[in-house]
Amino acid sequence: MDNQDIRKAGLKVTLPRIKILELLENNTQRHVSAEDVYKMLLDKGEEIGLATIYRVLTQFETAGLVTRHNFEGGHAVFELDRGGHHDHMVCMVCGKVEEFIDTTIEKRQREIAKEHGFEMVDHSLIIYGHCGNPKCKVGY
Amino acid sequence: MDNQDIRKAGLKVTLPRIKILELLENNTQRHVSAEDVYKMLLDKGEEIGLATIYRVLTQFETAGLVTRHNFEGGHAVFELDRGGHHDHMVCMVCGKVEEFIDTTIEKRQREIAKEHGFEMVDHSLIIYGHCGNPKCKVGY
DNA sequence: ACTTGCAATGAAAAAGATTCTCATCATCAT
DNA sequence: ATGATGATGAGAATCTTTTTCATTGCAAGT
Ligand SMILES: [Mn+2]
Ligand SMILES: [Mn+2]
Ligand SMILES: [Zn+2]
Ligand SMILES: [Zn+2]
Repeated sequence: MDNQDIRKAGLKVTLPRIKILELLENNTQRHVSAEDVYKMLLDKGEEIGLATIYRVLTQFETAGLVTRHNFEGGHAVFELDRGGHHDHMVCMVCGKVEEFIDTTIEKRQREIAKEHGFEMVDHSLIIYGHCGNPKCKVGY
Repeated sequence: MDNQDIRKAGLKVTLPRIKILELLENNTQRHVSAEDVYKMLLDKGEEIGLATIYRVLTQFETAGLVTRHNFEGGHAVFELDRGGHHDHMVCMVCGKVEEFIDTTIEKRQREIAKEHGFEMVDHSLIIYGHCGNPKCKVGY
């Protein structure tokens, strides 16, 4: 994942794009909002306008470099497209996100779409619950 | 689904609440946004403030009368809780929504959550694609 | 039916997320 | 190096949803 990926997407290789891509690549939190990216870059001394963050993230999404998720909470989160597709599990208390992939579910989805005359293009499976952290369990 | 359901939720039986519940019950389109509800009621001559629509829908959700979905598009959609849980398939062209339920997927989700130490509270599975309508197929 | 407390409503303002506008600036093919 | 074109930043605008607050209406008790 480097500047060539930006170029291959038909986009000019600019400092904002390089910095945003680097952050998505190196940040410990894989799933970040546009606001998150903005603030994290600010913390690193990179003053990139929020409008640019939104623009670039959308361009990266179109280029297939980044995936956008509509978790609960009223704002989108983005993640760098590494390996391949996967689904998510979100802790309703601490916000922790775990990733998983299940071939049984993936297969059934394709079958179900077909049964309904749909051509599946994409899908979103999110499990909401309480993660393993004791503080996130009910009654804590 | 009647006024008693509103009362049982600990809410006063008011005209806005009755009208919103009636609309959710009788409307052909099961999945509607707050704005949709607002406009549809206006068309019927019921002038209920948009803020009230949002408030009441959220209250109905809390009471378990209504479910909120975060489909793509930047706004939430609501549906009356009839039978039980089900998942959704959304046409990316015409917006048509089909409902389905699959026990294999439901079971695997519970297993996967457990494998990751999560207590599953809820989940959201949405298949995006092109519906059976020829006009919604690629290359039309 | 009459009172009355407290919840509910409408209108407008506010808030939060995202997009758009436009003047200025940077990239890159030539 | 130059110039065409795309990219950026700042702020305005838009869209969705929530909040505020003065007014109204339900419903419990008389
Ligand atoms: Mn992920
Ligand atoms: Mn449904
Ligand atoms: Zn947690
Ligand atoms: Zn369609």
